[in-house]
Amino acid sequence: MNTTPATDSPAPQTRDAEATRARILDAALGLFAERGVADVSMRAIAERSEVTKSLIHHHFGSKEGLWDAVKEHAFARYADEQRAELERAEVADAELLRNGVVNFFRFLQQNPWVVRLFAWAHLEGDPSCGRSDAELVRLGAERIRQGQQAGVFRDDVNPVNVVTHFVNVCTHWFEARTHHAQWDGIGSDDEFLDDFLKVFLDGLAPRKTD
Amino acid sequence: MNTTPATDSPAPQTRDAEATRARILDAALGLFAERGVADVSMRAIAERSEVTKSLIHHHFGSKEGLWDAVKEHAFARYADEQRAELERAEVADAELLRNGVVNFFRFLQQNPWVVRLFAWAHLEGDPSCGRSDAELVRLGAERIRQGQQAGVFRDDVNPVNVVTHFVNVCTHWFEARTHHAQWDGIGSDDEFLDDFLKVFLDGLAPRKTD
DNA sequence: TGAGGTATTGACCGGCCGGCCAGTCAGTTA
DNA sequence: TAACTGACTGGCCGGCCGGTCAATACCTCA
Repeated sequence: MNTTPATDSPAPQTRDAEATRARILDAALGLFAERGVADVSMRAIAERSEVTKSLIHHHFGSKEGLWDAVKEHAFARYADEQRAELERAEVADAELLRNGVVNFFRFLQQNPWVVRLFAWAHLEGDPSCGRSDAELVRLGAERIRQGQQAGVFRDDVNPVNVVTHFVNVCTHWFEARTHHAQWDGIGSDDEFLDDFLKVFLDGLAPRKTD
Repeated sequence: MNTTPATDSPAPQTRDAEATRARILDAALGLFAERGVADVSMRAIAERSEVTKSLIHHHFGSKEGLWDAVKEHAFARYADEQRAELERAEVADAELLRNGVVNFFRFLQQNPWVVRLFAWAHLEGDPSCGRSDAELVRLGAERIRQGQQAGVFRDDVNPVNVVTHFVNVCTHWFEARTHHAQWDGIGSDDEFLDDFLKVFLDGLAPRKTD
């Protein structure tokens, strides 16, 4: 159903620094995403990754060093995938935008750990994630702008705000999932996405010139 | 500019249990919102509220008891204000919805501590906040449904999803503010709100029947 | 005025925290 | 084979954690 870095990786048979680093990163990603950095001890990470606490310090220097490495690791996958998606598409029209939103939504749906990781980084005020995906937003906004010039999107809105609009909707949907789950009459991921796309895409259509 | 419960409350001159409780709650609200529950010590709260750690235990029992009290306290203000707003309005049309969104946006804008508090609670998986505002969502969705029946909103979308849509946009805007701030070309709160409302309200207009 | 209750204090507890360090062990190079 | 590097271990450190408790200061009301 989704990537679960929290579960055990293959057991260590021989010395392999790279594999060990990866096992530690996976364990830390899972625990940090689940409970937040402040609430996870180095001992817990050591236990889950089947490695001594000292070894984590050996590889990552400190808890903060490990946290930085985890964020960088997780964000790299995210950014690569999103950038590839953005650069693959060639024309800027409603169908492209729809696909872009759906792809973004699916990525979050399939990577709940990443969503939670970023949520914690946001609350911490960590600037590194935002700085990195500024490039993605720039690319997305550029596409919207092209669509506006081509007349397929209304041009009385800031393209960056359009991107922010759908990013916020999708991100918060998954961040606050357990929260929404208690609301009467709320539906599935897909129903929500469908309804959102109806309103979003129609609202973005060019205004009639009457 | 906004309510700042983090700053010092009036100094204690005489014994007043109620005032002391309030001072502790304010200090805890500020610190929890800023750094998250796990990263705030009882000592830090004691220091900020100019009270001994033991006294906090006397009044709230435990750290978790204090956290619960803080959430309940903060949420009560939020829910009261939002419910009053929802019940005041009488008819369900586009103008009412616009006002509802603007009010919600302004409330978050003026209560950044509450926004962060809820964000931490969400990540913790705390169900209490979501359960409480389910009632607000129910009220809001009911208004949308009335508008659909009156023909002022498109009726091919789930009203709950409409509410979730704008709640997500507004909430995440403020939750990830420091994150967005690094994006090129992003504007002010008000510019974002304006652009969002254009797309949202036009997208929600009834479809032409051609 | 004095008795009772409670708000408030400061000393103290066991336990866990992140980090450090001396030392062991495996693989590589000469 | 001998010297060397770096992955890896276990034990220890000072310090902070949440929580407890007996003693005290103050208010209330009989």
